[in-house]
Amino acid sequence: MSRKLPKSFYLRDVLKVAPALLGKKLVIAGETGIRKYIITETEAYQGAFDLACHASKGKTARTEVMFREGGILYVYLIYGMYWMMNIVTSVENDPQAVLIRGLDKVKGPGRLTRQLELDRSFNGESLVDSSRIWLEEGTEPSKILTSPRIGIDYAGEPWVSKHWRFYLPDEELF
DNA sequence: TCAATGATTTTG
DNA sequence: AAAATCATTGAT
Repeated sequence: MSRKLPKSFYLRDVLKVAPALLGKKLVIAGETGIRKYIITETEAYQGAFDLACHASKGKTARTEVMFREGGILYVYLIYGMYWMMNIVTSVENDPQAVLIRGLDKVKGPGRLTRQLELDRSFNGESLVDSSRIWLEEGTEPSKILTSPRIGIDYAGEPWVSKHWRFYLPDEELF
C-alpha cells in the first residue's frame, strides 16, 4: 500500500492539515535506499496574523517559500545548527506551514532532519512532484492530543496559548 | 543550566 | 554595519 498524497491534501487550511498529517508516512529516497517514517508530532503556523509564524512580519527572502502554493517544503536553519522541516499549506499568498516535530523513530525537529539528511537543497521542494521525498497515506490515528506550541514564547498572547501542536500518545507509536 | 553556532532580521 | 534573535539539542 503506497498511495501518494494528492496536491489537494495540502491546499486546505493549516489547522486542517496539521492534525491530518499524523499517522501519515514520510518517504525519503536517500543514497542508502528508500526509508519510511510515521509522522507523530506536528505544529501549525498560520500565516499573516500568527506572530509565532515567520511570515507574519511580511515576505522576506527566507519566508518567500511560505507564500507559495501548498505542497512544498520550507526548510531553514535555526540556532546555527538545526534544520527545521516544514510543509507549506493553503493557497498562494496565504503563508501557512506545518512544522514536522516528530517521527515514530525520532523525537525532536532538529534531530529528525539530521536523520533524514535534510538540508537547504530541499527548500521549495514539491512533495507532489519530487522523486526523493513525498508523503503517503498511513494509518488513521485513534487518538490525537493537542498542546500549546513549543519554543515560541516571544510571540506573546494569544498565540502562545493556542493549542496548535498535535501529537500521538506514546502507546500509539509503532 | 547553559554553551554551541550561523543565517536572518532589526536596533526589545 | 553591528547586534540581537531564534520552530534546538546535548553536555556540564
